[in-house]
Amino acid sequence: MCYPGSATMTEQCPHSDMTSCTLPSSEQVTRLIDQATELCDKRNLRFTRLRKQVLELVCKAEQPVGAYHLLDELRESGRSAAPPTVYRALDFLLEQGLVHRLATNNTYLACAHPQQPHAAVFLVCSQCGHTQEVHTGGVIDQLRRQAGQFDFAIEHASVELTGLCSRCRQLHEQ
Amino acid sequence: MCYPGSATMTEQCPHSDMTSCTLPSSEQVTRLIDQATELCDKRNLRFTRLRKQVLELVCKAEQPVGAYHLLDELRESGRSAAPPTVYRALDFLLEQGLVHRLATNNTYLACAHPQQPHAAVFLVCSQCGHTQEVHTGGVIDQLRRQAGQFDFAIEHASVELTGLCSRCRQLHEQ
DNA sequence: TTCGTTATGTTATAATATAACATTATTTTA
DNA sequence: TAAAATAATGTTATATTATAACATAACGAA
Repeated sequence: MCYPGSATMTEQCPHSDMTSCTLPSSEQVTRLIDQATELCDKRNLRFTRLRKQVLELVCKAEQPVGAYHLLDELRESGRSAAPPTVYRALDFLLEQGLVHRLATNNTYLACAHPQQPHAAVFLVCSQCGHTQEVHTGGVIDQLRRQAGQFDFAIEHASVELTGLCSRCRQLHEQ
Repeated sequence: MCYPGSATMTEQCPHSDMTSCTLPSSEQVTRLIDQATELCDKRNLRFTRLRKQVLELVCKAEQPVGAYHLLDELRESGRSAAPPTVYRALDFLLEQGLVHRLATNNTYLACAHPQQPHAAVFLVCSQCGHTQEVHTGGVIDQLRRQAGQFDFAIEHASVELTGLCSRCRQLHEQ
């Protein structure tokens, strides 16, 4: 079970109502990479060194990261890289559901549950930047149904809630 | 009552479950401007010529428009303008709830209901760009409640659903 | 009418993202 | 295996979106 505030995200996270998954601790990066490897293998896609490296960087980040931050890190690692290097890798990872992109602040974060494709709700703290991917009781399904009533077929749902996280609100109140 | 597909948006739109408001027809631009004037007056804010002109341009647009498109139109109108000219006016209009910004495609559109501040759901057609502001049964309230369970206080909800609109889907099927 | 405040003008630049084409690596097919 | 086809990456240039910083102008209050 994974919970807000906890830094954990376990495989058995039920993914049912009201669960939340924060960014992975560094021990868990390996598992995400393994999952990605398996998933690409299953789909007959090439999980190249570059793509793996970019996913690792995104996973290791404490918070959602910008593309140019990833670019800097790639360069620091000794690799020759330009913007397209990063964006192409990110596009691949996005298509495969391995990372999410936050439109409200142009950042990227690792998907907590690449195995089961899903649309998620993101809680983005405007103060500290901390971001949670939460899976709340059927909000996405409800949106899909309601869009259906307008004869609208959703391809992608971007649901990003900006506000104060628990910790920042407490600090703020004092 | 306003409905998807109809090009109308009336004052008595109940704004209750399952209503949708498309972009205003050009006859209705005047009403939106009047509402904005009244609203700024009530709030003791200056609805300057520039701000009014930018709101008019946004209202008149058939679809959500980019900032640099507005900039071009300002220049065509004979006014001297640079990026900050547009962005400052847009910031004002955003703060006052007179326009919305779509994060998924960096565009701006007139708020259909400036009188009653609200978070809305947007249906954005990936094919033709047509965009509807819809007010669906309590999705936003539900999001707020659920965020509350994570002790998260929403300041802004960005809910943007990308997909195929009714018309494009029909064309697509043939 | 002067002063303080707010809005706008103006120049420069930051931040995010893509186009286009060359090169390299991998996979497929003969 | 060699050649051809495909896919990925390298590289340069540039497009797009947005803001910083400071000068000037307009407005509102005293």
